[in-house]
Formats: sequence, C-alpha cells, structure tokens
Amino acid sequence: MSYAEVIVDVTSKNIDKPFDYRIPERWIGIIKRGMRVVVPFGPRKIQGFVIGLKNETDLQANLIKDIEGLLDLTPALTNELLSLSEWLSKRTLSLQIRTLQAMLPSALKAKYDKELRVRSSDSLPESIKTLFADQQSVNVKDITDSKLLKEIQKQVQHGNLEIVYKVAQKTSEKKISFIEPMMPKEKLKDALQNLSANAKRQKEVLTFFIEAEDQTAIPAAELNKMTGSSSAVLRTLIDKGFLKETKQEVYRDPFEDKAYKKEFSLPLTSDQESAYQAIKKSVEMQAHDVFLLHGVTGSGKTEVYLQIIEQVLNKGKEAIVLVPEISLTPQMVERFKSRFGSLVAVMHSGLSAGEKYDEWRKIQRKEVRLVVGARSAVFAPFENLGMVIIDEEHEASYKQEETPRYHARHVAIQRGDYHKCPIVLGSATPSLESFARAKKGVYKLLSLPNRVNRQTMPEITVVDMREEMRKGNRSMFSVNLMEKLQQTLAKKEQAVLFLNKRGYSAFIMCRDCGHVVKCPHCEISLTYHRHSSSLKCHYCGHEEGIPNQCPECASEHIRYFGTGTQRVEEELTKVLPEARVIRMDVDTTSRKGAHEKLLTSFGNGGADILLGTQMIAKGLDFKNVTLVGVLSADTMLHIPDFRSAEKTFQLLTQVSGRAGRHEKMGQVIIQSYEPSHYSIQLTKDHDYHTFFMQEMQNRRHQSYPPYYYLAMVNISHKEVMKAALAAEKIAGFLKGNTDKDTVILGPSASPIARIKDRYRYQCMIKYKHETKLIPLLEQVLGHSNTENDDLFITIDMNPYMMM
DNA sequence: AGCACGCCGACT
DNA sequence: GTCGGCGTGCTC
Repeated sequence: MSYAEVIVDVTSKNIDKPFDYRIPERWIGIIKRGMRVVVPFGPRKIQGFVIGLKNETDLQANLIKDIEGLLDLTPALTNELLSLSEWLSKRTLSLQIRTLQAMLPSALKAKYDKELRVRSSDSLPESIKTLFADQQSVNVKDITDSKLLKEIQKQVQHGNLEIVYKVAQKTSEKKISFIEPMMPKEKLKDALQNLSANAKRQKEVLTFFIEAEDQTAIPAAELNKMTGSSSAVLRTLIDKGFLKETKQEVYRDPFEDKAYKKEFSLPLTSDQESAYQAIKKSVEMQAHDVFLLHGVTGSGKTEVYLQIIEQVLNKGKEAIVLVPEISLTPQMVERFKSRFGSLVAVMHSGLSAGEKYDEWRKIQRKEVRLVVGARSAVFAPFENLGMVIIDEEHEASYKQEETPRYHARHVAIQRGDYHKCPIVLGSATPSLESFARAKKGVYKLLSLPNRVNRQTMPEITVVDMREEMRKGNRSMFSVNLMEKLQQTLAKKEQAVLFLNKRGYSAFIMCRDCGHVVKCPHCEISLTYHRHSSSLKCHYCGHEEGIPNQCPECASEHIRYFGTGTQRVEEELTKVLPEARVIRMDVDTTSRKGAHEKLLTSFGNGGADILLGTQMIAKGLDFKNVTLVGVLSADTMLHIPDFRSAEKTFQLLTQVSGRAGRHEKMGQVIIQSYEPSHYSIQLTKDHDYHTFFMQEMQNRRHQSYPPYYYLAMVNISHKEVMKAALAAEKIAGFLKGNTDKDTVILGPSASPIARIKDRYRYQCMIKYKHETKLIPLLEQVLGHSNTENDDLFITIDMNPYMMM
C-alpha cells in the first residue's frame, strides 16, 4: 500500500475530503489507518489523519506529495472510530476533521509553528542579523514589529532566509529523569576519592549509590531530596561520566494522593436483581439491546451498574460509564475506584489537558478496561467494548453544544450496534424521548420503583409563595421552610437549600428607572464580578467598569444585586444567625478541588446548611440530610424551550431525592409562584408516569419530540437586514422543498438576538420522515460564509439549546 | 483556514 | 516608480 488517504487539519467545507499522499518507501507497511501524520499542504505543513490506504491513485503523479512525518507509532483511532467519525459527520452535518478531533483528547491537537532560519548570512541587513545573534531559529509569532516583518519577507524572497513550518502536538508525555550509576561500586569509591575536597554534594550523591543496596535507577527529584543535592550537581556527575540520566515516561495521576478502600458487591434487592439478570442475559448473548433503567432516586441504580460491569469485565470485555460532569460527583468516582481499583480511567472536565491525555493513553494501551467519564468518554478507544452505561440519561450535558453537535446517547447506541453489546440508560426521570421508546419496545424498560432498604420517598410540601406574599411575608423563606429549618438545626441534622440559578447571576440595576446595563455587543445584561470589580459579558468577554450613575437617567441610585446564592446566604445569616452555611456556586467553586473540599466538609458535619445551584442537585448522598428546600421552583418554567416543564420536573425530582436517603426520614419544601403547574404537582406526588402522559400530550399537540424530530438552523450576520433576509430565504427554500407533514417554524429572531455584534435568527424544522432533509440542509449550509458574505449558518440536528 | 498571487491607490 | 492594501483562488 503505497498511497494514503488523508483528512487534513483544515476547517473548510471544500477541504473536507480525503487527500491522497504518497507513502515514502521507509514507511510502507508502517503507516496504518488511524495514524496522525504530517503532510505538506500548499506552502505549509499540517497535521492529517490517515483514513485509508491504497495502491493506486487517480491523481497525476506530478501533483502528489509525500507524507512528511509520523505523529503516532500506533494508530490514535481504531477502525471502528474512523467509520464512526464518518457516520457522525453525516448525522451532525459537521466536517469530518471536527469529528475526528472530537474523538481524541485535546492534547493531540496540532500545534503549528513558523520558524525562520538563515540560509545565507552574507547580505543580511543588521536588523535581521541581531535577531539571530544568539539563536539558530526565530519563531515568526514572536516578531511583532511590522517593519522587521517586511524586511524578513524580502529576505525570504531573496532566498537568504527560509521559513520552516513545524507541526507538533499540543501536550506531550510527561517525562521525569532517572539517575543510575555508570560503574560498579568499586569504581564509584575510586571516583569518590578523587573528587575535590569542597565537592561536598557530589560526594554525598556518590556515597548514596555506594551505600545503596542495588544499582537501580532512581528519580532525580527523589535523589536530590535524599542527598540534599541539586540538578546542577547531578549534571556535573553525569558530565564526568559517573552517573547516567535516563528519561522515563510517567502518568500524571490526578488521584495520586488518594487511597481507595477495596469494596465488594452489596446484596441486591429483588428489583435490582431482576434488572441485573435481564442485562446479564443480554451481555451473555452479545445482544445489542438498549435498556432503560428507570429507578427512583435512592433505588440503587449504581449498584446494578457496578455488578453488571463486573460481569462484562469478567468476560474479558471493556465498559464505558458516562456520568454528567463527573467532577461534580467525587462520590461516584470513589465508588468505581474502590470497586475496580486500577482498572478504571477517569475522564472529566476537571482534569488538565495532560491528565486527560494520560488517562486516554491508559485506555489506548489497554491498561484499563473501564472508563468513567463525561460526554466525550463515549469515544474511548476500546476495541472489545462490552457495555456502555449512561447514568442520568436525561441530562442535557450529554449533548455537545459546539460542532460536532452530537448526543452521547446516540453515539453510544451506534457503538453498541458495532460491538454487539448492550447499552444501559439509567435515570429517575428519563427523557421523554427515551421513555417513549421504551414504551414502544424499542428500548427495554427495567424498573426500580422502590428505594433500597425500604425507605419511603421523602414527603414533599409545595408552598404557594403568592400566598406568603399576601400574608405579608416578603422574605425569600416561607414560614413553613423557616420552621423546618429551625427544627432540622435543633435536631442536629442537615439541610440542603437549592436555588434555581437562571436569572440570578449578579447584575447592576438603576433603582430609579430600572435600567440594567447591557453588553454593547450582545443582547444580554452584563454580569457583576466582585473580584475585578467590573461588569463582564458571558458571551463575548466584553468588560467594563461599574458606572457611578445610571447611563440611562443619570440617577446615582445604582444597586448591585448579588448572585441568588449570595443574597440567600445574606438573608439566611440574618434570620438564622446560628446556622453554619456552606455556599456552592461559581464563585466558591472556581478553584480546582474547591468543589470536593466543600462537599467533604459538609459531609463531615462542617455545616448545617448546604446552599447552592444546579451543581448540588446531582449525586449527593449524605446520611444526615433530612431537609431539602427549593427556594424558587418555577424560574425554569419560563425559559423559551419546549422542554422547560420536563427540565423543571427532572430537576425538582432530582433535588428532592437528596433528602432522607438513609435511616432518617426526609422532607422537602418546594416554594413556587405557580404551585398548580403539573410539573410541580407531579413532583410532589413522585408521579413520573402521569407527568410523562401529560407532557406527551403537550408534545403531540405542538408537534415536538418525541413525536417529531427537530433540526435548528441558526443564521447570523453583522447587519440585521442581511441576517433577516437570509433567514427568510432559507425558510422559504426549506418550505418549498420538504414534505407536507414537515413543519418549518420561523424564521424568528433568536431569544438572544445578538451575540458579539452579530444578529441572530433561527428557523426550526419539525419532521417525521424526511429522507431529503440532510442533502437539503447541506445545500443550505453551502451558503455559509461564501462570497466573503460574512453570513454564518449553523445547523443543530436535535437541538437542546433553543437560545 | 491560511497562504500566495495579483491588481489598484498614496508615498519615500 | 514602489509599497502595501485586501479580493481571488488553491491546497493531494
């Protein structure tokens, strides 16, 4: 095979196809599909992925170029992942290079450098000679002086300078040096004698090796610590030929300082047992079944996962467990680590690029057989996959909101089909899509309707906040919640207070005219940042100072509104001064590890009340928590999203589930301004089924999923008119070319009408069977950013974000 | 996406 | 005359 088909690292529509390259003689048989290579592309050099090998090419011999470098010795992508990338590109309408990159840790992304080298220094001007005074090559990026750049261009043309294009990967293996003696002890003793009298440190190092039991290599850092030496001293000894330095690759271990107690299987309840048996059967038959494990909060889904994984591993296969933003649930990691020890790799957003890379390599090298991770872990390069488990399958974070806009559930099922293995979706509040499929028999439904150890579900009380208001209570705590908080504190038990974050980020408002400072580039109000004492835009990064007077009415009565949690905390200390409160929000958890620290502290009884947003809704399991308060249940009901009721129900159920998970009975207070809304009432009754039926009716009437599929076309342009016009045209085109039962909504201005000075329009497509849709949308996409038009079009198949 | 080539206005 | 602006077109 002397030619390779290469997908090159260029994000452009017309480049998104395989380019043929000749494989140099020395690499024939070495270069394989899935390897990353360096190829010449036009005047530069770029990274590419080998997706195919062949003996012939249709290309003229004079046009073809040689592969110039190898970036992998073993393929970074398996054959399965290569075809998965092709499938995914088609489904999500994204460039194949984007899907290939999405499958790899960001450390493997290419880093490009342009360097200057001198070819002949004879006629170089002084300005350039000084550049090269103390170095062989100069990075073009470091040169900012435009005069100098021009001179350089001239010299390049004259052939006196040359540009060298470099390709490397972003982050590489971590290597540490090991030191070992170069000679037997006897010789070392001689060397020691001959050292000069004041070489104290050198003597200590040599003595160390003479006295050491064996002569094995020891990490330099450790050696330095033990002998009080330094790298300079070691360097000298190495240069003298007494010692040898070798570099060895090590893993960055994010869990280094943690010991995990080995834990064993717990006995299963009969519900758990029958779910377990059903999945086990499918594992044994190597059937590609999709299970929906519907288990109420506290029903022990995780234990089922753990035991079924054990089965999979025992069969010599591998497993992937997806969890939503895992860094938020250290308890979960702990359970997997303590059950499966070093067989587990962990992949989540809290890890550095290097740490993620190392975890990925453990998978690639088959050193682990199980991955626990967030969305992207669904691409773990296992070749003998036996199962994918998606915990909290309804979570929106499984949908990637940048290209490629894929849903991990979709990818998991596709992989399961390839490997002929079962997929398990678990949730207390399944997404409507999944539950509907389970009812239709497309997925297999398994139920865990009871909590383990026969605990009852917590008692939920809904408080009407309008009523509180009428009674003259203007605080954010209802009388009922206050009483319960006091009782909980008196009993030395703990409470969790949950605040729906939306609409509660810190902002600045004029008290006279109500003006809120907005971003000049986006249709969104600016967020107040205490540390920098400034206003920032979360969409474009715009930052400005805090005004002394209202820019609208010049009033000086400008008021700062803290984040919801800050305000609640303030009020809480006023009404319950004796309570110890831990607040968890973006402010208090931004530092690495802060999250876990706060949770551990709370778990150890370091506080009475845990106050927080979304991040405390999931996976927390504390014995002493008996009260859960939801301060404002309905803030999410009013966002422009057909899933808002579903999301509200899921979130409230999730939060309520934090109460009374162990021996002590739990209770939940939900405060609401719209207490009769079905998503709140049915949370109260723990009635998922009725909620499902009710919500399905709404979806049917409005032609939303799961009755229809969705696709969202987003159109943006710097000029309102051009954006609106293009949107109009696109909608017209789609209306004219789709089936009768396809509904085209819009175009309409996006809920956030402007971001980064670009006006945004959207157009939603609801369809049932639309075979022509993908090619149609490809055609639409073809008009993106052409003719230097500055028109951006993006398409989201199956959108979760309507903004 | 970059990068080079190429064709027109204002400068040492 | 030349420098340098950015429109156009190509990349195995």
